[in-house]
Amino acid sequence: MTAPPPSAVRIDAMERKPDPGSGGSSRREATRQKLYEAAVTLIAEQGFSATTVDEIAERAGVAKGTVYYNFASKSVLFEELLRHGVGLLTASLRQAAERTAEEGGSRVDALDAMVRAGLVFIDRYPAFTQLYVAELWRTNRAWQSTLLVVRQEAVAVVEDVLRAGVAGGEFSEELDIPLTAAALVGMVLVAALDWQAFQPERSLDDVHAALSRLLQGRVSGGR
Amino acid sequence: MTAPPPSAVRIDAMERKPDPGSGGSSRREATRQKLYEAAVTLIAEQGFSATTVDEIAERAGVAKGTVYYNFASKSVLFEELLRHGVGLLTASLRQAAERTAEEGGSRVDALDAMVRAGLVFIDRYPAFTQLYVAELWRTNRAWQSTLLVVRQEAVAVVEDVLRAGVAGGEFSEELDIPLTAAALVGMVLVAALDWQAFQPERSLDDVHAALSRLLQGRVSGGR
DNA sequence: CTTTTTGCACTGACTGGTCAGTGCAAAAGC
DNA sequence: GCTTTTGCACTGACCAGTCAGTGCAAAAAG
Repeated sequence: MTAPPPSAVRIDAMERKPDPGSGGSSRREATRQKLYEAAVTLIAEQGFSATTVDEIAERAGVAKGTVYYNFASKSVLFEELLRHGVGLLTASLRQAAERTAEEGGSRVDALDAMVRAGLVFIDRYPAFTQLYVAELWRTNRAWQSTLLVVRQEAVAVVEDVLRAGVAGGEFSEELDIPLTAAALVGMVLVAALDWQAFQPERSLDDVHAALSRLLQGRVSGGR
Repeated sequence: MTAPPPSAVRIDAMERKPDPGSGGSSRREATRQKLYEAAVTLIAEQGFSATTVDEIAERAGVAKGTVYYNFASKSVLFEELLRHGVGLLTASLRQAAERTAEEGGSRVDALDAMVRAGLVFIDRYPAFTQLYVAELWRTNRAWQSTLLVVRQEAVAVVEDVLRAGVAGGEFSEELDIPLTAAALVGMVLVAALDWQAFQPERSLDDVHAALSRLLQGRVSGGR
């Protein structure tokens, strides 16, 4: 029940080119980064509406005016946070799938690697994951469309692997690609959030092993 | 994108006895019911903090004062809503497991029946499900403890079936019961919410079939 | 039978507080 | 000497919760 270490919620900078020629100030980028970090934990804990801009500014250690100097509004800050975080996840999933393919692994191996990549991501950015899940199925919110786009990017990576598996004869023709992709994502998401929330002492390998077993249908039957 | 029919979000009345002898006014119960129905959709759409008591009252067709006549506060209303909804889900899951057992089905059959029961529940009360998922992993909120208790009740039903399966030799000894239960719940939850949100035209049977296939490890290999 | 009282459910205007966003002059980087 | 940040006072909308009062039916009184 202790608070997670600050590093647990860091969202890495997007590696903007320093761009010394023009005027892409890195000071500004550092401020935005601090604001992302402050916002992500607060919003994960309390929700968007219950989190005040004053709180975000205070936790980031900047003046309130700075928030508005860097972002047009509270919800723009939030939208950029979403886009940024899901970008990291998507890149990580895609990389896991590609690496497996290069090493000559099967499609199931690729799925397994993506499960692990998902767990690593959630382990590193638990607050972001929390916040994402909480907002994903809300309707009537300003950032709905952003969220939809960004969700589709992530799920598409899983769908691509499933599709390739069906095409290569490794998976059943009957496989329902979008639904199965969603179910797999859900499996990892909920298991990982439960891990974080209710048994944080367990290791990532441990959790990964349990999910692998489920993924590979080794639930029923011994061995 | 049209609004769902009102029945889609109905949380059935708890069948209070009319109790004409003592003073259990049924008028009052009807009002509370209307408030539940109004609150569940609004909070699912917008979140707890972004939903105002005025909105809830207006949608329920009562005055704001009536909300406070019936519930001590906005969050008490919400907590009672949570308790009520998860109660319905738990009962439905348990019933599915028991019915399967009576009919001499295997443990996998029981899990499959519970998957279906979960889908039926989400189909009937999509707004409640949405709201539940969105709030479950938030920390620092007043109703955290209520939510934890209520979550454990539901997951425990799944865990019981897994435990029985391990004891009876049907499932591997290595099975990680709490994690697998969470993963299964997540699989159904996320797949179902995606179904509702992104391909609502599909039938429940269809979705159930896709999840069954995944559950029984019939993903890899033909047939 | 008629009048009065009681208690319950509900009403809606009102209050005190909160919070997103603004404006601006002065300081601090780079 | 630009860009960026600070500090801080201010505004106006919005909102949870309150409270004096209404409507009504059933009981009590006359």
